[in-house]
Amino acid sequence: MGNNERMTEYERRRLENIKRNDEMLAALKIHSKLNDLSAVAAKRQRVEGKSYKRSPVKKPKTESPVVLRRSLRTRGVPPDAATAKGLSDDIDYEKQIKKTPQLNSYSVDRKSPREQGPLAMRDAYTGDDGLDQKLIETLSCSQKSILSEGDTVPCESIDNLEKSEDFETFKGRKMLLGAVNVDKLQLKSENIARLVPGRIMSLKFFPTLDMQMVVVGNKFGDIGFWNVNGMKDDGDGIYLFHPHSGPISGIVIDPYSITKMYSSCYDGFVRLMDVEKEVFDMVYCSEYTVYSMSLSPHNIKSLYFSEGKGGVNMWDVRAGKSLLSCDLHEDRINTIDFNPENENVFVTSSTDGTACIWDLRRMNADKPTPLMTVSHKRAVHSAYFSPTGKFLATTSIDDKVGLSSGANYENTSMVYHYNQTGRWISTFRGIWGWDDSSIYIGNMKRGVDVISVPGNRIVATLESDLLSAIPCRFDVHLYNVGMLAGATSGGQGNVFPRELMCFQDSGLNFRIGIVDST
DNA sequence: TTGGACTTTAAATAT
DNA sequence: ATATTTCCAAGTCCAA
Repeated sequence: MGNNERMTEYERRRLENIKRNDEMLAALKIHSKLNDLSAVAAKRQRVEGKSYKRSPVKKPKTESPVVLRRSLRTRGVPPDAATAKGLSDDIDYEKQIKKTPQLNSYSVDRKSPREQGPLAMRDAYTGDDGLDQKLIETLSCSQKSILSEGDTVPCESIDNLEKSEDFETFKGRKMLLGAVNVDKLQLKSENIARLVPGRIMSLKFFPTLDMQMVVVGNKFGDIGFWNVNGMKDDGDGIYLFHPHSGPISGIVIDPYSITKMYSSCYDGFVRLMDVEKEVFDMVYCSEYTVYSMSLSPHNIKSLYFSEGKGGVNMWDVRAGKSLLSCDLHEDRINTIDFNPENENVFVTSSTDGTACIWDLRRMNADKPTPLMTVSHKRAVHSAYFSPTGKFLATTSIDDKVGLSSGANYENTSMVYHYNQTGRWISTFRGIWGWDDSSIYIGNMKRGVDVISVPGNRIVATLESDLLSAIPCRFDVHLYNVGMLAGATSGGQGNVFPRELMCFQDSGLNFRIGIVDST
């Protein structure tokens, strides 16, 4: 029954795709006849205009590598088969890269990110000489404008806001609440750039008032920064580093100190980019695949990341030890997210087909029971609390986006959304906008669907001819309401870069909400 | 129950 | 233009 339904849906999509491709081809022919600057030419030119560069020269190492012994796994469980396979694949893949002639940029002789211990930012930097210092400078300067808890900031210091009111920072998730008019979200050519080669796995905005900086992590362990509206003296404002050896599963920025950024990797490493020390410090390392990571906004000393088949490790960053490690799911955990309202509550989404809400006070190493479980028919790829914490949005490959509400999130409704991304496209994840009203999620037609929460359906789709591929990872700028970053994905990923784009609200058509920290 | 073989998918590259 | 390659998901089917 369900199979037949899926087949029918699949056939329908297939026919639609064929039709769309035909139409597109036809349209392109007409355009090129009408205009010398055809849509495609303009697009290609634009995309190639702003992109990362790798420095062709080898840089001398800052220090000789120190090989340390791998610490033994704290948990007495052997790595699961999937993880072991992943790791061996990883090694094979690195070998493959090194013997492929056109991939020389990857075989640059530098300290391997898989070695333990800190990695100097200078050594991990792979762009034009000197510009890494510019990034360090930019982040250090911007740090001064970071809000502290309870700060009140005059609105004129923020772009795109109505100038009459002040706003306060929200205790849990420091964020400006606002409704955007999605019709005004536009993708501009100057807001497209190629940041990293390969598939983008993670994407985050820096939570700053004075700039729009995005950071992405890709499949190869590269991390790319983009100062979207940067100054002229930092080139394109794009900086490329190589601090990891595999897919970067999570990026987390300390909301109170943007000079500290955590990154997690499938290779089992968690690093902390410390701009003050100018290193990618090693926080954690194991033989297990780290599939996701989250920082509690209520307690930034604790870092949470998932390990292997359903495990979660709660790591005390300052003490450098595990607070608690337990198995929460039957399969890999794809996301971890904290409730902005209740500091003890967090949610995990898993390939085992469930999203579970947990209470930190009721955790134990043996058999913790979730406060609530949202069940899907297939793997759940994300579960995120809304900005106020009143809703939960889950995205599953069963072609549903779940919306849960109620005191215990016991009321769940499912919105249909086609999520069959296949193998080459990263999974879709519905993320929250700037208030509890809407969810943004990529679609297979190179668009961004906007799901209305009260409407319980897709109410708009953001589209642009400038968008050259399917967008699948997003983040919203916390203080620049109406600025949505998206990363495209998919395809082969050895030498060609992937692009990142920002939809931006061109107008002032939104309101400011002030949230009480109760 | 588990594990291997096979399939699906989009987009850049190679031909 | 067309064919090939990617390969860190996740399903199905089938044999052990």
